[in-house]
Amino acid sequence: GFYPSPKHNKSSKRECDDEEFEYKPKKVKTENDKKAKKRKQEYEEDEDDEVCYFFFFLHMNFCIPPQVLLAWEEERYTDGSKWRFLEHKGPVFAPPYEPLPDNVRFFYDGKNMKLSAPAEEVATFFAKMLDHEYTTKDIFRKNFFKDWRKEMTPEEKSKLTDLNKCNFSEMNEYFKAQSEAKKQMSKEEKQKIKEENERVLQEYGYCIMDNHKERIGNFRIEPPGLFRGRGDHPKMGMLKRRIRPEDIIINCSKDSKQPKPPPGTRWKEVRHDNKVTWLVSWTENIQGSIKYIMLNPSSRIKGEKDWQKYETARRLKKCVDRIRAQYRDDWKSKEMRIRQRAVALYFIDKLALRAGNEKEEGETADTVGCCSLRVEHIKLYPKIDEQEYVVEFDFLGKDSIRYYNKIPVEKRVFKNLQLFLENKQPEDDLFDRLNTSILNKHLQELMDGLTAKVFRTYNASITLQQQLKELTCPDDSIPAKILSYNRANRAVAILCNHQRAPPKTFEKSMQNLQTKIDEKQKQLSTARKQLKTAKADHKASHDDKSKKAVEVKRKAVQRIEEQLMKLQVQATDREENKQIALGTSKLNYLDPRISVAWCKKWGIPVEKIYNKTQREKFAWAIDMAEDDYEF
DNA sequence: GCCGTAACTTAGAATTGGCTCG
DNA sequence: CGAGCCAATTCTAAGTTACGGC
Repeated sequence: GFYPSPKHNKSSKRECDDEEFEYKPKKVKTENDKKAKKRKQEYEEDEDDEVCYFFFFLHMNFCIPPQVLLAWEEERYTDGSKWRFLEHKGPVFAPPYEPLPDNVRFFYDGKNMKLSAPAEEVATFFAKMLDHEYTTKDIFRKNFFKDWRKEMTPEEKSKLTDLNKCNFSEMNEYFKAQSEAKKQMSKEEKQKIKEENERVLQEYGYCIMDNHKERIGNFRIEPPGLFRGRGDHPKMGMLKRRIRPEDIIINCSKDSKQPKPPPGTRWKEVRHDNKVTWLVSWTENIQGSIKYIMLNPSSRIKGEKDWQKYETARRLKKCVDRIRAQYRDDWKSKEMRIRQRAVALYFIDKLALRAGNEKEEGETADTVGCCSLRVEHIKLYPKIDEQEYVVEFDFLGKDSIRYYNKIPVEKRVFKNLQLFLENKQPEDDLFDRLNTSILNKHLQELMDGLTAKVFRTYNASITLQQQLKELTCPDDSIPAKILSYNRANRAVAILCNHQRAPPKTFEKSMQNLQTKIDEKQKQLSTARKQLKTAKADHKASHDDKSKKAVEVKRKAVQRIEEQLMKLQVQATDREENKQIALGTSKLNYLDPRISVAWCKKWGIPVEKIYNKTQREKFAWAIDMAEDDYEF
């Protein structure tokens, strides 16, 4: 079965002296167990029941007193339904627009001009972004101006014809002053806001799905603003319109208390579709795509799916050798489409490339994945820098992040690539007889549930496991072991090309750290001198007092050494991380059980690896994995 | 097969909030 | 006790995949 056998009462052996004690009882064990047992009996008696009951006992990593188990029974459905009861309060709408005070002026061509409320609102979106690079880009300005004009009155429209003559600087300063004022608010005022936020969270941030109260991921509707696409996005700067109740589709169960639209409004639709997991949806106006409100990653429904993802990747592990042998063989196929498929799969496997769907030209930034690579994205070098059969990749991937890599490939792959490039223009598809649908259909035949993205998950997780084995030194201190963990994580982030812009304050923060290190080094040499003196004193006097003094000094040296080491490790880690984002792989690609097992094996508190949110998301893994877990 | 749509995962940037240090 | 810094959290864009209709 997919679910692990229940583990009972493991919490009793847990220690309760964690720094961070958090206790979230949901159900008392006895009650829960009885109910679960009854359900199970019912299920066994009635095999034809559409619902399959499983029992998944999960306790969090936090301390749980032995008499109360954080255990919940879980239900899985075999008919494709995702829940049978769903109740929630609907979304929280963006606050209405507040017109600017009269003293905040807008100038056109040097002349003060009072804007109508709708035009003013859109103007403020631009004014707020004045310091952002976006507002200097032609496309952004063009799209903004076009959409802004749509909100203007006829008079405004006829007057305002050139964005370059618009002066938003007073508006911009006003908003800066506002955010400054917000920072300067008194403690009491800040506390009040915090309490209000908490109240909204309590009211709208949770739903009931089947028998559980679950945290909702994004219960606030996206406020209106200017669209910020990534990379060279043809739609950047367009107006993202305000979402009203009339745009909203509510999804909940028939027998639930339905959410009420704000007074005087109505929902677009209320439906009861238990084949999907979303609670609220609306259509956005930039791409015409649907947006959803769904549950938080800590929820049962997301956790199970996540777990399933890693189980699929583990099944790939079992047959990856066969699949690799197969695609190598296919490099020799007499059919071009099969060769293309095999070479693409090789890239996906070896380089962890994304599948690469076709995209509508002119609607989005020009980015590609494996199947959508074009001739212009690769260069072939029969021989370069002592290496043979080198392929150079240079393209923009998801989020317009550049993928650049130069790798030697097998001769057969190289020859195939030469073949694929024949008689093609730079803008032609490299794999002209392949797309993601064809590839995924093929993969499905090789293994149940196999798709292109499973390779990324598999290769990421197996790399972490293997790197942890290689890099962890048993005798290292905890900070050193954590550095090793981060390095293993980093290897994965590099494989998956998870990059980030170097933080704006990077240089400065490195300098600060270096200053700290220098100070610590001075401290250390002072402490060492003092130890030496103390030793000399002791040698001279041989009394108890001087002996104690030596011990004290020795301890001080030791402590400072440790602190210094910690700082140095931190500096190394930060430097190596300059342009690499670890979060994405940690959150989406690395089987959390590998990390949990590693923590258990080396006695590292799991809090050192996962923060609170991550521990909530990976609660299932923290509960499940023992120190000998193998991906 | 092809195409459009829906649902869901994955992504980096922006913002927030809490802690440390002077 | 306030400023500055960094980690955590939030935000929402941008992918992948499944599927239904032709």
